[in-house]
Amino acid sequence: MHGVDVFSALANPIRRDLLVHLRKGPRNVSDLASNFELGRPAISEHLQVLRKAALVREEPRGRERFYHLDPRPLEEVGMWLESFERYWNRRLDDLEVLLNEEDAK
Amino acid sequence: MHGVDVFSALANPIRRDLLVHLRKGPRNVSDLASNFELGRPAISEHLQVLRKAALVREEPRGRERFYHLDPRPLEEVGMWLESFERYWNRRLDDLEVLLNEEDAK
DNA sequence: TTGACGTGTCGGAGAGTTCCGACGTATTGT
DNA sequence: ACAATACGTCGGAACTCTCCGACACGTCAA
Repeated sequence: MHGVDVFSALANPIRRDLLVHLRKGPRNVSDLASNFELGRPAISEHLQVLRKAALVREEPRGRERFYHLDPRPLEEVGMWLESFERYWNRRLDDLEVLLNEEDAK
Repeated sequence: MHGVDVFSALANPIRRDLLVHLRKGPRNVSDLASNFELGRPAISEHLQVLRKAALVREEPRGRERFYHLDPRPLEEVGMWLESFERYWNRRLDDLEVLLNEEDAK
């Protein structure tokens, strides 16, 4: 029920890989699990985390469950990241200032 | 010595806030800690994680240590995120397809 | 109906995270 | 020299994460 922080959801490399695999289209659990050296319960639990973070949506189809990618929550990460973009170039000036200070000693 | 995954470093909200505070310029540890309801050792340990992820750089100045923001590793996150950007709009089509499939039953 | 399949979830083991108080060390001011 | 300051780090407590085997449940095929 209670949601999961998107950043926390992305902290695990397997969960990131799961999202990458889901870019190719909806997949069921066994299909996804076959890409990892990991038991199926583990994958199922990772999918639960992604679901709580609203990064995937599940579509039951018969006895299988197809998971769909929902990239919307990634926008939050993107926006947070954008607030740092202006510091991309500024960093070099910053380093320069520091080096000059050290040279001045 | 051994590095830390950038995604893992960003998983903690306090570490993200630390980076936000450092956007205003270099800060020493006590100054940073005063912004949080958290002991100084905890902040120091969070800064260590950020340092292992190369997101901050430390500049010792007398008995203080000024931490500088280094946004370079964020580029990795940005690139990973960009590979999902084309799915921002596609998601709607995806939903449409799904709804059509369900209507067809 | 019976059995195989696809999946979720629980109990628990092991590892990692987060935080604190306490201590050690280097630097500064008196 | 002495005390205060700024900081790192250690030991440990509490909690969370990650994974697995085992089990339960619904679905499909024969």
